[in-house]
Amino acid sequence: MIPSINMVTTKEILDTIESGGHRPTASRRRVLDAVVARGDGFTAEELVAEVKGLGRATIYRTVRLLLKEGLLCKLSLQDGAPRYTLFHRLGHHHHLVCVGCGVVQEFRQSVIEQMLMNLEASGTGTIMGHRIEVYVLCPACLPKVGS
Amino acid sequence: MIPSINMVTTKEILDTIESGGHRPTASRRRVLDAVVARGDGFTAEELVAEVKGLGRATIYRTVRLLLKEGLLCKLSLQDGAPRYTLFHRLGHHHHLVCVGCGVVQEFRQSVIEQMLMNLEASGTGTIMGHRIEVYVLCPACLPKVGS
DNA sequence: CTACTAAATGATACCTAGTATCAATATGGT
DNA sequence: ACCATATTGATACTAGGTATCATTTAGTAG
Repeated sequence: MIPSINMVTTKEILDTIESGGHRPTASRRRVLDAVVARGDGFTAEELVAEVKGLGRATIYRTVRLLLKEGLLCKLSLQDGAPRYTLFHRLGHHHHLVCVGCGVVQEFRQSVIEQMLMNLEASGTGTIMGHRIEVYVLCPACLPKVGS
Repeated sequence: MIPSINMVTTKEILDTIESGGHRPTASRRRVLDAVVARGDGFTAEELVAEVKGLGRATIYRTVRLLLKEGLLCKLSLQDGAPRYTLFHRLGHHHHLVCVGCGVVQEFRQSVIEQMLMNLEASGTGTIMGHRIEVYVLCPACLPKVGS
């Protein structure tokens, strides 16, 4: 694997977990290996299927822990179970999800932050967060679907 | 009730359903009354609780029908069951959800459509749809939360 | 009005995704 | 090695929703 600014290793994540006061156990290492190998756009249930020999509860707990520590993003899609992606070091971003294969890309658009400031200024309330997901057919899936 | 451009009545919805080849039954009328009375930000389970004497399946089927006919918007929030809102005649819009009371407002921002065109032009794929939800504390809820 | 056909319904069982409980086990610190 | 605590797995449970299928109801032709 070619290292990149976005590369995240199991060890890095484990260190973050440990510095948050949680133990870097063998079970967590195994879940993390699967998460890192899988990268983006996986569901909790897919981890359960991939990481044999660990209880479902442990895997769900690990996912919750990673979310709490800010290491995963949760995408609540229109249908089906939420999908998770590693939170890369891109900082705040939005998601581009392929409706064909489920691959998730990230993007940033400063115009969005600008729009949110305008919205808040218009008196609708104090903005606590936002979620932006764009559904695409990626170049690989487009031909499969036909017209 | 003061009529407005966004007002939607049970009868109007029932007519739309009928013109889609579905029967305007008594059960559907009762669900629609609850939907219209409730307006925005309700869950399917809330309808089940409000509309006594109808089977759960019927209520879920009616919600599915309304979604298919484009009369409801589905909001898949970060946690909990999806919430539904009447699709008012505002046309395409986005949602502003109060994290305190669940009230949903709609907004439009042409800057978003512009951004999406730029995104598509950058070659990431063919855009099939998008979802934008902004979480706010509405002016009524802000004082309740404190700092 | 009656009969017919298809749509709609309710009860039920079932399913998926996820959480709570709690006894057993593993971990880090001393 | 020992202790306190975190973690784990098995299990039962919950929420939210769907599939099945016998029964009922709505529209329609006579």
